[in-house]
Amino acid sequence: MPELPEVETVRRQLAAALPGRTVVDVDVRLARTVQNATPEELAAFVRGRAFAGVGRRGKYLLLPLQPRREGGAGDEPEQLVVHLRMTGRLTVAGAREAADPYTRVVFVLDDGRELRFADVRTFGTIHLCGPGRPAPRGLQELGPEPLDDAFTPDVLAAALRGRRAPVKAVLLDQRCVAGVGNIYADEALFAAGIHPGRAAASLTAEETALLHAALRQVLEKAIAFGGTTIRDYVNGNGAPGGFQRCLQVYGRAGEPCPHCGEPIARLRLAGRGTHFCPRCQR
DNA sequence: ATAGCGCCCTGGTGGC
DNA sequence: TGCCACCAGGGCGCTA
Repeated sequence: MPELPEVETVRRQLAAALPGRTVVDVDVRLARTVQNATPEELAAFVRGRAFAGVGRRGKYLLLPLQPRREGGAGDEPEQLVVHLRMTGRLTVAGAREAADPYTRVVFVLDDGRELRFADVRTFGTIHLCGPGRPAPRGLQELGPEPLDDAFTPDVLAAALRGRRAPVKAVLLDQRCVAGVGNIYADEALFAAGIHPGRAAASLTAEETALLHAALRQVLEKAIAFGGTTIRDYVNGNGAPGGFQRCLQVYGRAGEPCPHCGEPIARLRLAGRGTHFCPRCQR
């Protein structure tokens, strides 16, 4: 499931391939993937324009387009906002290279390559953003980037304050911290020694600091490994990640805890499979 | 305002 | 071997 490290890995690769490339044509094979525009509107929006860069906010990929003419100050940047959800893949490949059978949208580029959006389960989305076309609500309400300097232990403490929901549920709330999903919530809570079911507001300042540090370390290490591939995730070049080898608890129910040997337990929290060590995490 | 749940969707898996 | 119920889950919309 693409979370922050996976999306960041994709971003870095697309950033090496897309900027300056002009979109020659668009092929929308599944119309509802493009959430707020018709295929014709999308084509009119991007055809003949070049990508200006590749950004990321949380799990959202931001693909700004070069303005058609000098835009007035204050204009919202025109960009495509892509969310991979669970099984989405955004890759750049030569036009003659074999395509994923679940390809939903293809952007034909001016250098003989294509930007391809594929998605087995069709949850992934593309939004067209600009003047009169606001960003999706989830992006507008997104919390701080966990790897930014501005994300301090105090910022995390403020997000947890007053929340009686399980701390894992709050970590999954994108308004609390951007980009944390099921895998890295479990891994960070394990690294911090905190039980995922603890009420968020019950964490001490010390525990909050541990969780803050654990979140950053887990996310940074996962980026260094190119993300986690359980089944579907591939990076911008179509290759899997490597962090699945580093997972301590996620997907390891019944296996011994790497710290104490106690079998990893599994429960359902916030509607998600949750993995933790009953002895190490209190 | 917050917490919790069902829904979307399809392929893979495990049980019989 | 075949069938089928079940599971995976991010974000959203709904309810209490």
